[in-house]
Amino acid sequence: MSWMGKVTLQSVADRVGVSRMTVSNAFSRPDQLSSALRDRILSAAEELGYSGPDPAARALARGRTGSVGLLITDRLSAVIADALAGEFIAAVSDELARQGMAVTLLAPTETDGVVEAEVAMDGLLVYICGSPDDQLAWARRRGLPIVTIDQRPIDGLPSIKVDDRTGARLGAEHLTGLGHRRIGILTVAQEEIEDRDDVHVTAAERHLGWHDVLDPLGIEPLMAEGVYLASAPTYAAARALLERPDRPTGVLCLSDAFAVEVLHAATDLGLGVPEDLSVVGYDDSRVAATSRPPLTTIRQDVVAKGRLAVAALVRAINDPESAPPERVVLPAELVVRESTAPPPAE
Amino acid sequence: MSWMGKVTLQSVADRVGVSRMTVSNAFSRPDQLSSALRDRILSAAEELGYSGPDPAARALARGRTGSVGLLITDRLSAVIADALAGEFIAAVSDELARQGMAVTLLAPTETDGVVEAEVAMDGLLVYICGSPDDQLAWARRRGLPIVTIDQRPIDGLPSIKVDDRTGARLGAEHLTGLGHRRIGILTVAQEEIEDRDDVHVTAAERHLGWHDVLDPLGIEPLMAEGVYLASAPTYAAARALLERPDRPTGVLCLSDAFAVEVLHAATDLGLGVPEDLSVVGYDDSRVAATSRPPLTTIRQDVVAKGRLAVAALVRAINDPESAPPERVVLPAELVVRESTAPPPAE
DNA sequence: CCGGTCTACTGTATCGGTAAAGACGAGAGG
DNA sequence: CCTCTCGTCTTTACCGATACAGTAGACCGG
Repeated sequence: MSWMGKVTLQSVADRVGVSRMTVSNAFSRPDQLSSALRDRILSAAEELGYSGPDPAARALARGRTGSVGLLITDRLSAVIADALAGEFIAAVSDELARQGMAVTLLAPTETDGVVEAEVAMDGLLVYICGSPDDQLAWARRRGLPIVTIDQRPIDGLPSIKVDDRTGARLGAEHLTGLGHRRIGILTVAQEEIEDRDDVHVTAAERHLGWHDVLDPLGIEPLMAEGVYLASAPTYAAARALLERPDRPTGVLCLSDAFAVEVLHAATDLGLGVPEDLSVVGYDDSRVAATSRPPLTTIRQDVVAKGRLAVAALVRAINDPESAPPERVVLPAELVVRESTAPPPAE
Repeated sequence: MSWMGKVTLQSVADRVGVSRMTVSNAFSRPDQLSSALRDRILSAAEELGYSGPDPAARALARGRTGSVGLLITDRLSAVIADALAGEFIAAVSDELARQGMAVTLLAPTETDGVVEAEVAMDGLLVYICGSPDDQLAWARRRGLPIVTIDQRPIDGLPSIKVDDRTGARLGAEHLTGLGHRRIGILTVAQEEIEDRDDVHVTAAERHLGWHDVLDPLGIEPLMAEGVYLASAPTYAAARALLERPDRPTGVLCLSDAFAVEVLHAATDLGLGVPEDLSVVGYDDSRVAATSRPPLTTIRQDVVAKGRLAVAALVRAINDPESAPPERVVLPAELVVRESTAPPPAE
């Protein structure tokens, strides 16, 4: 490998005695030249240590970088720790890889809340984002195609989300269907829901779903407030809930992680699940299947969510003038495991 | 916002009546022009809807893209599901953000095992990678700075890793120090370790660490084989281990996830932890603190790992001819929680 | 009044490719 | 034999910036 200066398309062209464009074609459009010449070019390239067209230059010339941004304005470490978010990111990455693209993580620094990407990209996936309007200003000005996921839909932009309201309804119906009437709900603080319209759109919708079922039955749920991604305070809330004199016989939780805290609290209080207490999680994340007992929960198809988001974005990238932006709402599904049963006889 | 054609540096320059270069400076090197002119330029830009220099063009001109690749050749979803990997990715992203850069995830498609990034980047972090030599060929030819993390060090490349051998030793010493003599080990299949020199460098080193302690004491550990990221078979292995007539009084596990399966198996067999059985995890991942009982485990500083990896890479990017590549080995630390105690009296 | 040093801009030459249309010889069809 | 079409390259014209080396006027001491 000769290591004298940068090896460019031109140097290969000179070596073989053809035009630069022909070398470009040899790499990018094999059908544009005879295979004999192509082979000569390729082996000359090999010999010179040329490693294919420079992606940066290609990006400028083609107007395509081959990567899309994934915007997450919450603390990334916290978000990734959430099993579901991790799976989503993975799904997005997989699907993009299939299209020869890659995903670039866009997270704010601690100091500065707004992400202003200095990085080239073809489009933007908005996944978990506090105040989209501020955050997205730069992207819109730049004319970047945008797709939002699990966000309150934004006018003119495609949006992919899950039917959380119906999902919550399924959980509540399951519990009431088993005969439960004293029902607890472990969720996040109400004010947090109102403050931010990002992740907690989700929380808000689940709320609505639970009430859709409980209200008509005249059931007033016993509320408890956990903290997103914080184990200790959530455990405390769960325990307090179970120590009430009017202890619920069933608990609906905002997430599987919350549900696990309820399981722990129950164990610590000597309550059997599901004999004494039924617990319903949400998300069907990894812990749901491996907890003791395995959790009844609500599942969503994260992989499909990722796939659809990428598909929508790619469409928007390839054909900016295309059809009106989609609004996809994915279904949620009840997964019954062993954490729920009819309430104990009084 | 006038939406007629692309707004480029030139158009702003024409509008204000200065050279293109001056506009460029207005954005990238404010000290190169009078602030009066700069303000005029900025407001003209605003007016025209110019959103700052095009990152792709800038990347070509500057020779810097502002993003680095993170290579992970395992199934990304599986890797991210591993809490520790997720935290590492987050740490890397955070640290890069602090430097105005971003991370691009590089994962192989299912079909084709080799990642050949068509995406521009300034350097490469190699995190979890089966056969680095094949995988890295393109990157090396392209002259990309590379840093490996938790990999067998590669000649000439900086490497960041954790002292897994010592970590494992700490766990083993803890157990033997408490008086345990019948010790089980729950790890992955030995052949898997030998097959691949990526993640399982880790497993291999932990192995060595355990034996460093057990061998001199003449303790022959009872081996059980779990499966990475698979709950059911790991549970089965754990259970089989605990059902042996010569049931161990303490178990050393390859990971916290493995340890949790041991806890479950113990519970299901009516064994109390730590009275009847001590369990040591590894990694101090989220589950370690929230499991019942909380796990004694080995902690590593993932955030530091990410930070150091980024620092090393950035150094290599900025100064390719710099000092000899570093070999950083981070310490591991024993975290004692409630899953370990002296063995029960015989 | 002149050289010297600043400050504030401008000019020119890339950066390393790609798209689209042009040129040119060869075989096909009339 | 002449034109037409094809398959193969080549030409020309960008893509949208930045680096670096000027250059012109301002200020300054002698």
